Amino acid sequence: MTISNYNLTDKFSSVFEPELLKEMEAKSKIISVKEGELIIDIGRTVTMIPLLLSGVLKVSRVDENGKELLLYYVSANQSCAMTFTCCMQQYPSEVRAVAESDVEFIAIPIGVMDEWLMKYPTWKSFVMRTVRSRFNELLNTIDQLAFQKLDERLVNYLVDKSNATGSTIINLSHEEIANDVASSREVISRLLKKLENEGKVLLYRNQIKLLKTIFS
Amino acid sequence: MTISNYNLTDKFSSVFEPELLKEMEAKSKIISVKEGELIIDIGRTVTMIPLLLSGVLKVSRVDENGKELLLYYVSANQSCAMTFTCCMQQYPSEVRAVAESDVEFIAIPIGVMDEWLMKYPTWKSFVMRTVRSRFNELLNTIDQLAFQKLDERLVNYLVDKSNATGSTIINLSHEEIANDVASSREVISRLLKKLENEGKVLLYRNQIKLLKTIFS
DNA sequence: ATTAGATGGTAACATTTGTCACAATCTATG
DNA sequence: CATAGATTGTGACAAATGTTACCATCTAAT
Repeated sequence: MTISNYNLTDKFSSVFEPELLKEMEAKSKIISVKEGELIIDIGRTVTMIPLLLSGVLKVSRVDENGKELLLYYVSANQSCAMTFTCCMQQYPSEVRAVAESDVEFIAIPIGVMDEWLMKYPTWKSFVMRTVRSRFNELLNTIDQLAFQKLDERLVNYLVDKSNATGSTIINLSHEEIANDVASSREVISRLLKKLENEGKVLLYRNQIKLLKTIFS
Repeated sequence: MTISNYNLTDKFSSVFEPELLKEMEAKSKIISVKEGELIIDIGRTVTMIPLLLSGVLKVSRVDENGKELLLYYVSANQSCAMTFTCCMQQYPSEVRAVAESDVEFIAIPIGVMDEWLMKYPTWKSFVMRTVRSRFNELLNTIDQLAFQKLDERLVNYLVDKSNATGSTIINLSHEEIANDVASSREVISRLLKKLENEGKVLLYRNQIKLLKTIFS
């Protein structure tokens, strides 16, 4: 019927079986949100499982003082494993998800989760695959925090960002970066300047250009 | 038909449906390991899902230099969520699991995982519940690393340990603690001494006694 | 009993990260 | 164009953590 429904079957025909796609179309809603919009926050009850059609969600953890740490991005064709497990028993969300860009997603009602797991092998596989990859991303975050210094974490952050956006130009202020890696602006400025002196980046206002030598 | 089989049905009769218990008994093996034994290491293929009958497993992450970080404990009636997702597609383990005490567990062959998820609602619930709780433990670890200083992490570690063992006496050397929290012995000694001066612990050789004031 | 190895204490110093202060520059808006 | 606010640079200092070095003491093995 609409472009959105076309997209759904189109995008996921190789992932989900036809019956599941049909049921998904019948029971889900397509939702569009603008860049910067809050999709779910810590403590709020999870009301649906988002399955991304386009755009990127940023998932982060926030402590009681409001200090934040980026956990991972959810991009097209992906979902957020946290919602899977939350929705089984109606638990509140442990993470914050914000639209990193304009986002279109399928909102799957949490009630069907349980049934689909038993009914559709492709759904079960998708869930387990998603859980696995999010586990690995959390473990990677833990590695970074436990074993790496901030300068290495910063490089890693920039490279990840570059891979996520497909560009070597990062449009972020030092303040925003500091927020994502749970540090402070001055420290990030200092480390970025060091990277510039090492010939790994070029610094502009609200923009960082990654040079070849930073990848390796 | 030994005590072990009795335990299985006994311990899990309120968790799993009778048919599942029967199939579990038929297809699983009961395995005993001694304290200190390595159950699975990073990079090794996961060959079974452990379901603990008694004792405690310690699950940790290790970096390329051998530096280690405790992630969480798996105790009686629990399992390790990582194995669930690994076994679906025969992925290697991302974590190390060592017997913290003498351990008895049911080794469930990974092949049944997929089928059981669809066949037994209680298994599905157990899996999702386990995944959820491990997610939360990883998030908690991330919080600690990102937002807390080492002295707070140490207190948290000691209190967790006390809760896990049910005793306010912790039998560990400073070296072992340093290893669990990915720090160094001298730093831990220094911080423990500070805790002792604050009246929160008493220090002995290979032993730390937690005082009331540390809980709060 | 002697001794080697494990454990713990601690001073001194290095490095990493965070904080404060303030200036310079850029950008958007009236 | 004038100005307020956002962004970046940077020195100085503080705090947290890691490292080195060395010693004292305890424990287990011979």
